[in-house]
Amino acid sequence: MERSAASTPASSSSAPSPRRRVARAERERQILDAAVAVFAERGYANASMDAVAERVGVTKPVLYTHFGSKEGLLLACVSRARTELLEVTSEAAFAAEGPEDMLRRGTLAFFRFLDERAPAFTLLYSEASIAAEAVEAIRAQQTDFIAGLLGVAAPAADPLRLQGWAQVIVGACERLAVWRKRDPRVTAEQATEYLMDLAWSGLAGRTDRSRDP
Amino acid sequence: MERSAASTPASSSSAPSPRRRVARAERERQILDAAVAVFAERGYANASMDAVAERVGVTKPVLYTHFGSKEGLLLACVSRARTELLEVTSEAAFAAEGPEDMLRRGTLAFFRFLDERAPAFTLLYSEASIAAEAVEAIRAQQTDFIAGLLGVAAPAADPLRLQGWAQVIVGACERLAVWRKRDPRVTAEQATEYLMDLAWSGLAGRTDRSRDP
DNA sequence: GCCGGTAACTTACCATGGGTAACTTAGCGG
DNA sequence: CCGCTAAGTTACCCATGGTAAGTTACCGGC
Repeated sequence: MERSAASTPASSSSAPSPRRRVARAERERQILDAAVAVFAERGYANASMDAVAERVGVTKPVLYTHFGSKEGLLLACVSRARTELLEVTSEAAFAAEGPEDMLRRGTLAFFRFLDERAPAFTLLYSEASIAAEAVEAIRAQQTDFIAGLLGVAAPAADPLRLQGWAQVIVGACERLAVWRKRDPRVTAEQATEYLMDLAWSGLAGRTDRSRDP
Repeated sequence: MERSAASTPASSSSAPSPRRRVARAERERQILDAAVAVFAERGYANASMDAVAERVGVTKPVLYTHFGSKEGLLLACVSRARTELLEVTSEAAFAAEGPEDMLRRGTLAFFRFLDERAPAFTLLYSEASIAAEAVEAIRAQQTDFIAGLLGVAAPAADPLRLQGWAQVIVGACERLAVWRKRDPRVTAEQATEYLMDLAWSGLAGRTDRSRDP
């Protein structure tokens, strides 16, 4: 209800910003930043549009003229994260030498990206049910990318199997990422190593086979 | 608004059931069944408590005396699924001979369980944001279980690594399950095979290493 | 420098649906 | 047959997603 001057964002100097007008693109960026923060902090369901609006320093209808609905706003947040994720991982993979290095570098880049962008990460993997479709699209993007790389490395395998392998890798990375968040002593390098243990080397050689002749 | 006699659930014979009283435990079971169905059909966010109540054939406050809140109702649904999941997978794993067979049988049992209980599955993996904590608890349960088995098979590995491997397996299975749902030509057996390809055998032996001497 | 038009923004409101207080009644034990 | 208890209902509150109508800041033209 009361608008504290202190919480007024960005702006310039001191005044409680008596209704400044801002260009459309810039407002959209501001709103997305605020929305990611608010959704991550309070959870999508418990976050009110008024809270997002207050954080930006505008009123609710502004959000609606830009993003149409609460769900639309969430989708826009997810969409932005998606673009950045593919950039980061593909760049890392293409800098590699050989398939093993590619898997390792891509995985590591993934974990480091999530480290840098923690709020977006929380949004994606903890509060994404309403954006299920959009988050699924991100996974599809990553899966297709990985399946493509695997296809080059193992041309003999059939396409469905390549897809299946890619699903395994994407799912494993997602879980490892959530695990790391809950247990910060696990580094990005360690998580990558565990993924490589299974995906690249396999468990076969690591178990005590004495009772399985 | 209007209550059609046809949609009146279960009951016995014909009458539009002029307020029959039902024992507490039985009502709870009815409500959980209805809730799983409604949440899976329309999505948690779009499902109204009135819709669940109508499906059971009671009014809204009844749901609240049993489960406290909409979220509480969702949590109860998830909780029930959780118990059943551990039963099914542990039973399968303990019937196995040796670690490889254990991993294979447990994984297969998981996929088959989800086939049988499709609505509960949809609830868990597509609409679970509000129950994030509860779904995460299911994963923790499965992860601990798997890490325990791996610890027996590979006593030399340190506990953190075992946890990491278990995360990989749980994540991979989850993704493969969602993938299968979208592409039903993938059988439970195939999904299991793809998981085994990576988790057991590893990719190392499957790629064309000619350019990586 | 002033003026008008447009687009950004606000106020004030509606409607849906989660949640609850107060009352009603089915069904069982005595 | 009576009355007590717990199952169930009606009728309501209010927070929040969403919108219609009015207001004002800025830009370009004269």
